[in-house]
Parts: sequence; structure tokens; C-alpha cells
Amino acid sequence: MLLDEDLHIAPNCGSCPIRHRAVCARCESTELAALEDIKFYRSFQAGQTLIWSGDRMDFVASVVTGVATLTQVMEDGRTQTVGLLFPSDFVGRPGRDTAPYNVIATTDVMMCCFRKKPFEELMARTPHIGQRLLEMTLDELDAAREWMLLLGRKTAREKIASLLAIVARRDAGLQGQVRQRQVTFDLPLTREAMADYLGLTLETVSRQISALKREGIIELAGKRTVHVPDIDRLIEEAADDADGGMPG
Amino acid sequence: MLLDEDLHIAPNCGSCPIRHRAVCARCESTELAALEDIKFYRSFQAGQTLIWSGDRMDFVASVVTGVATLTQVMEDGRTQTVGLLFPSDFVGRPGRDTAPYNVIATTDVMMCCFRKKPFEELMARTPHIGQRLLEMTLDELDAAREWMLLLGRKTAREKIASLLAIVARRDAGLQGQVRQRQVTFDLPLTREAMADYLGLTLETVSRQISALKREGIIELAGKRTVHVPDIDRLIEEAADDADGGMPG
DNA sequence: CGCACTTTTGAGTCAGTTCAACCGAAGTGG
DNA sequence: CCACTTCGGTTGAACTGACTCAAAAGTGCG
Repeated sequence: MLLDEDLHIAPNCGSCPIRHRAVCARCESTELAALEDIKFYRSFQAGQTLIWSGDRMDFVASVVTGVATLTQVMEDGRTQTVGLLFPSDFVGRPGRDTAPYNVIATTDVMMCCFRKKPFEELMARTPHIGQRLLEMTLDELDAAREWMLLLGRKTAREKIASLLAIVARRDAGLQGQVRQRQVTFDLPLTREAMADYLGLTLETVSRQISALKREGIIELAGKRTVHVPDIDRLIEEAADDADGGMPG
Repeated sequence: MLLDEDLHIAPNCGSCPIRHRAVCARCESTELAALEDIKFYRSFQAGQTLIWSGDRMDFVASVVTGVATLTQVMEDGRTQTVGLLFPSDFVGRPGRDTAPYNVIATTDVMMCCFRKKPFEELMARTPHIGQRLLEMTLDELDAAREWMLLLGRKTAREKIASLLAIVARRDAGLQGQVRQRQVTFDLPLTREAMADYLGLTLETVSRQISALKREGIIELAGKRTVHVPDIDRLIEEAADDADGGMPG
């Protein structure tokens, strides 16, 4: 779809904002140069579907800026989001050629893409890429399993609190902020997208957000901007054990 | 716990039933020999907890025979199973030293263990192990995401049908059977363990199994042995698209 | 201003939970 | 050998958290 004209603003890897967290994190300069040779950028607008489930995937990619979702849709339309992609997250699977999920931009998104074939060849020669990808995949697996607990056992209120806590954390992480009591961030998701991620209806999402607001656990400026006066209270509502899922 | 005396029945890798599916699948003979040097077997009885969440993990392992679960428990006791471990599945994560989940044997289980430190060193020298582990981890991630759809969006009846279909498939797969209309298998889980995996109560599990039996979609011999006269009907009840999750 | 879209709120319903009783098979020990 | 307990499983009845359907209230944009 839509080939954009942003190619000219392509930053080089040295100044890339996700250089030290993405799949290329461990690469040395020669390896990086090889990656740089086969990379290209694409950008997408909020709401665009980047990849359709079942489509042939001829590239893999890293999210550079913005947020996207991975979603599964049943034949009757029931929809479940199975992953949130933040900057540095990886899309696609070496060795598979059709996409298993829809990938949808929920904000404007910039991706750093690699054609799959050359990427796979490079991976075979460059253990650092495979190592980093394994690390990232194991992290994603942990995140998916944490989400299984949420989907299977948490109440609607706990689900909302968990999502807000996670977005707050990732958002803070991107800005390199230390842990602090107060945080403000933008929700990169509509109520419906939240519902799809949490296994709820959008009405329930709206009601629970209203309830958290009413009780002073969050404050809203507009529909999307959230201020959390006391992050520990929010984490308590999420019913996560101890650290609220901070990497141990 | 319980160091067993089965060590003497330790098969060598050549005759190992999971040789071609486990983390060692791609290893050549010299690599295999290196693994063989650091491996040891442990067996556990049904019901035993192999590993407690939070425990120090000084080994990683492959399931050789039997079935185990990965479960997460919230402070108030709510429990969610986040993975079923069948023969050839891998337990543990190189580079992490405390277990994030309880691992519980639901049948008698035999594990092929590797002390973590030597395994990690070997992995650094042996790309085939890391490659295979990446492949397996990506498969598990797909499975986890399929389960997220189940937990978030499926009805109780669909959840039960999905679980039965998956156990039937993995069970058939182990026996190298081709796809056939009729299948019979043993459920390696109690009603409660099924409930924990499906995000239901054990009463609901029992009721839905009774309902499927009443409608002739399954037949029971005892509580645990399930006969499926028409696997396609079961898969239809599971509401999976197309192939019921067969590897594409 | 008016149309389209997202979000909020309300009222009634229902799938799945909760609580409780009961069943059958497998020990156990007097 | 039979009472007694335990354990996994089934079934019933009442309850409830989240869903469904419906309508109103923002919000943004040409």
C-alpha cells in the first residue's frame, strides 16, 4: 500500500532512536553496515492497516516511532488484539511468509524495514541478530503470558488499570524517565482498540475509565491524555503482584 | 526435590523420542555429544510441582515424556495456566535465573535437564541450538497469542472444544498418526487444571463437557478418556478459522 | 452549520460464577 | 470386610459482572 516519500528523511543507524533496543542492538559497526544496506523506511498514518492477516510478507521490520497493534479476527467478527507494538518492537518472522495477524497503526507509525530474504541470509551469518531476536521473542512471550493472566482472570477494572500502567511504563521508558510518583501520557488507543486488547466491550472500557476518574485514580485532559497522580495506587488497582510487572 | 533413581535408564540421544523435535533437533553428532555430556534426567510424579515461581533456576530442560503446566497465581489465589508443556517442549530461559511460573506435572513426567551455565556456554558456541530455540520460542509465541484470542473472546463451549482439539492434535502428533476423522486420547488434565487453562471455573468445564457429550460431539470412557467420532465437528465447535490451527 | 465519528450513560439481559449438595471410585485402618 | 475419608467430578439454584441494545452527548472537520 501507499509508498511514502519520507525516504529522504531516513536517519542513519547512528542517530536512530531505537538503535540500542531493537533487533540491531547488539550489532557491531560492520554488521550494522550490512543491515543499513538492506533497510528502507516506510511510514503510515494512524488507522492504516500495515499488513493484512494472510498476506504475503516479503519484509520484516522494526517500529521506529508510533504504536501499532497485532490483531486476530474471527469469522464472525470477534476481534482480539494479541500484541501492542511500541518503538523498537519487531514485526514479522524469519522463515514464515504469510502474516498471521493484522498489523494496524494506532498512531502515525514509522517502520524500519528489511526485505526478508536478505535479512534471513544476514541472520545466518550474523549471530548477534539471532541472539537479540531470541531475547526479544522471549520477552514478548513473557508479555503474552502476562496478558493471558489478565484476559483469563482479571476483572474489567483490573484490566483497565493494567493497561494504563503498562502504557505509562512504556511511555516513560521511551523518554528515559526514572520512576516517579506522577505521570502523564497519551493513550495511543481508541476505546474500541482498548476493548479489543482487554477482551471487553468498548462500553465497559468507557465505564471503567469513568469510574477510575471518579475515584481520583486517574485524571483526563481530553479523551486521550491521562494524568496519574499516584502510580502506586494505579498498580494496586491492576492487582499485579509486587512490582507491577517491572522487568526483574 | 526427590532425586530419582531412573538415571540408569537414561537413554542415549540417538534413541531419544524427542530427538528431532526438541531444542537439540538441529544438532550434528559432535554438538550432540557436547550436549550429552552435560545432560541428566529427572522424573516426577503426577501432581508434583517441578519448579516454584520465584525459585532459583539452575537448569533448563526439555520434556521427554508426560505433560506439565506453566501457571501463574495471583496473591488472592486466582490461577491462570499460561502454557501446556508436551514432550519436546522447552522449560527455562537462558539468561534468567529465577522462574517466573510454577511448573506442575499433570502426568508423570521425565525431563532431560542441562545445567544452565554450561548450556549457555554451549549455546554461544553452537548456533544450531540458538536457532532451534528461536524457532521454538516463535512457535510458543504464536500459541500464546492463539490462546489470548481464546481467553478474550471465545465462549465456554468454544474454549472446551478448542482445548480438546489441541490435545487431540498434539497427542496424535506424538504418535505420528496421519490426520483421521476419529480420534481417541487421554486428557492429561483434571477439570480444575482445564479450568485454570481456559479461564473458567471447574463447574463450567464440567457442564460444557457434559453438554458436548450429550450432543454426541465427544464420547467419554471414564472421566479422562475422550473419543471424538468426527474431529471436524469438534473443530467447528472450537470456532477456529479454517484449519483449526494446523501449522500452515 | 452540519455530518460523521468517538465516547458516555442508561436499562435490561444473560453467560458464567458462586455456593452447595451429591456421586462414585480409591484408599485406609479398625 | 465394612465404615470412613478423600478426591475428582457432576448437578442444581441463585446471583452478578459484563454484555447488548439504545440513545444522548461531545468532538472534529469540510
